[in-house]
Amino acid sequence: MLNPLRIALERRDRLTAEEVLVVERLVSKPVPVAEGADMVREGESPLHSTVMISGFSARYTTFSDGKRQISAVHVPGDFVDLHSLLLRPMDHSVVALTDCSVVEVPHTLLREISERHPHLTRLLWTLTVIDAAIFRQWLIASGHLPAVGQIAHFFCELWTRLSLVGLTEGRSYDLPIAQADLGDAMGLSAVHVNRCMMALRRNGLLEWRGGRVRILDWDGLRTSAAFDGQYLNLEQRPR
Amino acid sequence: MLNPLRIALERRDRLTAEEVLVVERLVSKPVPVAEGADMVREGESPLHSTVMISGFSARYTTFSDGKRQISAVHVPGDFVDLHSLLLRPMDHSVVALTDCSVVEVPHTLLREISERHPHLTRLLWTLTVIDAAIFRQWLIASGHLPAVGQIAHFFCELWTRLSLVGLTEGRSYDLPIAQADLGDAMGLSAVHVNRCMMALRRNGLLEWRGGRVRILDWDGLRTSAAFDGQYLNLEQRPR
DNA sequence: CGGCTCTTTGACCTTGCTCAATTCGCGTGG
DNA sequence: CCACGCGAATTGAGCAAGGTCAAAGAGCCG
Repeated sequence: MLNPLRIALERRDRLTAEEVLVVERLVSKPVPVAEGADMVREGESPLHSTVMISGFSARYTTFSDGKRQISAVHVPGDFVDLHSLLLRPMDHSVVALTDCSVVEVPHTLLREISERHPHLTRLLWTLTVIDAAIFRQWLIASGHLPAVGQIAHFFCELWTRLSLVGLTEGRSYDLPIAQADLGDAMGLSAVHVNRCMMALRRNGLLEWRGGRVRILDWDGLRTSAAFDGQYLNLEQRPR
Repeated sequence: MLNPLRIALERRDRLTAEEVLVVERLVSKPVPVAEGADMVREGESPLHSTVMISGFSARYTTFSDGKRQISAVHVPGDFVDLHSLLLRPMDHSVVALTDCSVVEVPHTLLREISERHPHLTRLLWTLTVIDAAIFRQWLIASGHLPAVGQIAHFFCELWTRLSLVGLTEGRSYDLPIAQADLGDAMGLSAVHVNRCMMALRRNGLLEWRGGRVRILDWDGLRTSAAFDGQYLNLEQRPR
């Protein structure tokens, strides 16, 4: 399988042959991370940034009352903590929502790129600002959409991000996580997530059983979520 | 008054004499923007990025139902759309919440910096990832805190960000915007914001009248918001 | 004084939460 | 092949935070 980081970058801009070499060198042998294990922990100052190769992970914060808030979900090709190159210490943890494999890219290498490869640096920078755009959309959704809409938005976004790295088949994709995880991400209770999922199913928009998502009515789903994938910047252009 | 962008950068890392020169050249003569005017508009692809010199502005999206969701509030020293160097078109607008003055920095200049000044580039990059960290905190607050806590968090964050550029006096600062604006930012109705403000006042945590915020009990406010300013990365260190 | 915008208040309604009990899916050991 | 165990999905009932609508004060400027 093609290096998903390279796919993510090339989807945003053309890479020179030299840049391809550099990117391929970044992504060395994958390391497995078991479901439920933290790959980065709040308060640490990692010396590398982590790229997802397979599986799903999530950034989260835990509170004194034991609740967990997920602020981002990561799919293959995502840097889960590229910002740790610049910000220290981590203000949140990252957990493997499923069994994952990841590659750890030393900060020394990334810093070297930032010294020697301005264009590639801008592309890495672009990945972080796309991350920010996703946060913004979640924020907007959480402020203005009812729960069903928020959830619909999540499924639309995830389909789009997964299709980028070839992990969709038609309008379906695997998402082997629990409804409660989704609740932690949307700031909703597990019970309410369940009720929303039933509503989506009842309205023929979406099914999610056995860890598999099937979008039955893309336009309906998109509309109910006011989803427009433009913020993901999937166009290849000079950056 | 000292160039607030320079303050923001030097607060994160030491600048060389040459970098100071470059930064000072970036910030040329300020342009006024009247309250209520858009300084950047959704759908556009600006050829410059905008730095706040004075006043408050906000990134927002408007919906078909006429509601407005604010996803960020900007203070002097903030780049309101540094990411527009890399992402196009804008997926949101930016409005002046008060009369503002801003400086427009041509993308050509920024791109030149990214080619020639790796360290300065990393610092600009840092500003955008701090932006993202702020989004993350808002997301976390909105998912897990009740309305009063969210609002308290906002006032704590704003105090911290304003003190960075010298716009606080003790625990007070000017914030001449309407409660409804705050509601748009927190995803709350204006009525509910009002009730929360009264609760904060009643509990002796905070006053906000005549456009002036007075934090009466910083520790109490901080606690009710679970606020920890670390995510703003106000330490000067090599980046 | 008049007009405007912003804040405050009251009454009532809706969304989503909590707690607690079932039920389902599925892998495991007998 | 079947009973058992366990996590996850469902369901029900009652509650609470926050929304809506509408009206009444306050503050400020001309």
